[in-house]
Amino acid sequence: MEDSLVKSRLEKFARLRAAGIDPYPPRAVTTAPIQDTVVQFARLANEEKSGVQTQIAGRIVALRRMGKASFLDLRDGTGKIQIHAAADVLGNESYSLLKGCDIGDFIAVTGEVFRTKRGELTVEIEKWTLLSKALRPLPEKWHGLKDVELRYRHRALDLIANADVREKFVHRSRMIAAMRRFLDQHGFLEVETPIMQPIAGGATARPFVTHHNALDIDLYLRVAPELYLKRLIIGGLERVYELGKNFRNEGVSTAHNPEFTTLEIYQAYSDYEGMMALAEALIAASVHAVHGNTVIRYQGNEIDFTPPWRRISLLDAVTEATGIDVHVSDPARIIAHGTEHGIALPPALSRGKLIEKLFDDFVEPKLIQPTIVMDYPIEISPLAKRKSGSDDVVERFELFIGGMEVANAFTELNDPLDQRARFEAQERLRASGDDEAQRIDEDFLFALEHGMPPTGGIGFGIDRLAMLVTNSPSIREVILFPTLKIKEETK
RNA sequence: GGGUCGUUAGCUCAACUGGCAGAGCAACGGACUCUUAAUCCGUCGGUUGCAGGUUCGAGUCCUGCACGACCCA
Repeated sequence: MEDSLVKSRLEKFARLRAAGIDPYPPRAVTTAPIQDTVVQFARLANEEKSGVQTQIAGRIVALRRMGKASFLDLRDGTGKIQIHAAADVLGNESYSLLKGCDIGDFIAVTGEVFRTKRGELTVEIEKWTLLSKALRPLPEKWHGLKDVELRYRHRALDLIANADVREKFVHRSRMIAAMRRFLDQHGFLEVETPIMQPIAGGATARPFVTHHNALDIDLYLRVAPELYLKRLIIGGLERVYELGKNFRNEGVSTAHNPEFTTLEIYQAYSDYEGMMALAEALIAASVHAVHGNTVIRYQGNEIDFTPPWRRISLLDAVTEATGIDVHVSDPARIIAHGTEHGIALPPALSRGKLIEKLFDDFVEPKLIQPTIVMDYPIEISPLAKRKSGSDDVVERFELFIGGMEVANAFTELNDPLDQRARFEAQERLRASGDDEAQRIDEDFLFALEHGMPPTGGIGFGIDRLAMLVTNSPSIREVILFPTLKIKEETK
């Protein structure tokens, strides 16, 4: 707080205070949204005076002083309007006090609405009050705040300076509101389940650990709410959803943030086919709520969300894209086929992981249009029900859009004996060094042993959907405060 | 974890093969009652991310570190 820019503002601050003005008054006078005035007088002719007084408040975003008169641009959450302050209207004393105001300050004004010669709707102020003084300058008006690091570290400034950033977060919010609306209309109950869990289950991922002092136990930040939501299905809450944060202790990328938002939905008496239909309807409605259309542009591609979406089997998709026949059961043969096709594969992986890797490398990036990839290997899907008549395939699908995974869904495994066996298989993987493998959750099994109806479940990556809806190339553009390393010196 | 690129005034950016660190905006002082990226005159503002090294001389070259972006694993 020592540089000269702050110093000059502190001097003005002192001058205003000396004149009896409180730079941070407890409340604002009643004002109307700026956009109301803009709309109301849209038809006012040039140089015409409305004869109507308006009372508005906002932040000073531009200041053009011309001696005994000044123009200011005032902005609130709804819009922007020009203010004219003239010494002969305002009085010399009030006008000269206005010189204590800077770009960034909040003021309330009262005055008559008119339109200038050049056609700008303007308020000729007769009275103004300071609402809040800014002690630091705003980012530069024309170029704004471009430095991405500053934008992420100081999101408040980013939102002030960059209208498109603000719009992205408005769109994200509208998308989420539409999802809630849709689910509420379809009889789903919004619930909240533990974020701190004794066992981090429900997904294959490394968790964050924390410690509860009074109980003296370690707790994990959830990697998924899944196992708790299924307990609710068991308990008779037959349609539930939870929208909230998950935490995975892994690297950051343009598609990954350590804390991220998911929407998980469970519906009793449904299955993965039901979840496909739900996903189509829900996502199409959400995209439509934001853009008034189910066709949008994303990073140079046109994406059409209109249902129904393309459906392909995982094994067919991989085989088709790589030429490697992955329908065979022996992982060694998949690796051998890979070698024949010039694709090197790590030898230690299970068949499921090999297929997943081939899919990630050769198929996923190409899935721009909404695509449902279905029927996954059992060993990488420990919570999904076996496809009837199959030993090694489960009723699971993932949804890909814009080359990204945006949803994962199953017919939920409700056979407690099979579920126990799957957990045990995961524990064996863990014992052999896979620290992402899942744990046996006895409490969940206990609940499951009391009977769970056939159920369909799905989890959406909300941040990635927000990327699509806001045409953002990085997940950090749609998370208000993305995870960054700490920098000691905050400028 | 690896690679590439970046970090210069509050903000946006310059500074050629190493040779006096600059501009616009913002700020400050002055002129100015229809401006709107206001205009005009003047002024202030720098640990060039940090720490070393090479050199007569480093924003520029070298090494390490920090933070960020992108790509890869």
